Amino acid sequence: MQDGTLHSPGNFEETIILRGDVYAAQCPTRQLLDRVGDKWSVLILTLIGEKSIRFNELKRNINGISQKMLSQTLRSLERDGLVIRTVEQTMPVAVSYGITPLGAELLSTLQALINWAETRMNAVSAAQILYDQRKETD
Amino acid sequence: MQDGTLHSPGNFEETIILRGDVYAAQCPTRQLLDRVGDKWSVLILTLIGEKSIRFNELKRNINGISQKMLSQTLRSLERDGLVIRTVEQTMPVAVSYGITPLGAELLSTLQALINWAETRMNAVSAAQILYDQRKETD
DNA sequence: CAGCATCCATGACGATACTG
DNA sequence: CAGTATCGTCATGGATGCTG
Repeated sequence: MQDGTLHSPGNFEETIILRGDVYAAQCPTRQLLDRVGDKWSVLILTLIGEKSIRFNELKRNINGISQKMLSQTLRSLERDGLVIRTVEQTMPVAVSYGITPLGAELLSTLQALINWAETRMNAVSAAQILYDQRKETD
Repeated sequence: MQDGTLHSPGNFEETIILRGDVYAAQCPTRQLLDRVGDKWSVLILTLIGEKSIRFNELKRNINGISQKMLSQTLRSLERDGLVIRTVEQTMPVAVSYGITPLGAELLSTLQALINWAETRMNAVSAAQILYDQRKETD
């Protein structure tokens, strides 16, 4: 019944104190899904995982990202210990981002999920079309 | 350089037509992350993966979910071909949700990610604390 | 070059009320 | 029991302008 997975059905007698959101916020799986589920984290992590890369190089490589979101997401990834920010004191300054061992670990885990998406999401799309057709004809 | 991963740096000459969001919307990895990144999908999928389960049984087991979100998420998972909805014509009707082969496949892939979260998110938390301390003292 | 600050629109989600 | 419908809120993220 392994407990602790998301906010899975724990049995707690004093449930009055625990509000749903508080419970969810503490859950490690919830925290991870919030991070990898956001719009840019996985893509950025993937690129940085290939090789260390500069800020504007990332920006050029990622189609459609704003510098606000690039900056913000990099800050979060850095804070989480998944990427490392290095400043070379040239003129002007050159900042590059690299992956940490922890980040590389996560990235390899994510690769399984990405592979699944790339090979099986067409099956999902097919299911969606079938579902929608069924709903049309009633 | 495997292309097609999220909206990774493709080289397209006619980039004027392609808007960022359109590109992103078509990406299978983006679609999957949108689904598993939402608030309830993974938890619901995990419970259904253990055994077929009734609507209100799910609701009771998931702390803090509204019936709107339970219903809505189940509909999405069903549409994606990840869970199957079965109606027994008793009085009143009994509806149960089970996992499909496709859903089971995804779930096993997700388990690796969940395991990583449960074992390594404390390292992430530690990194966050370190980062915040650094920022305080400047 | 590598950002931060601000404003604003959209969409996700929760609360509530109603139904076969 | 198993939902649908509607409304309000809040957070995510895009656009824009400014800085060392």
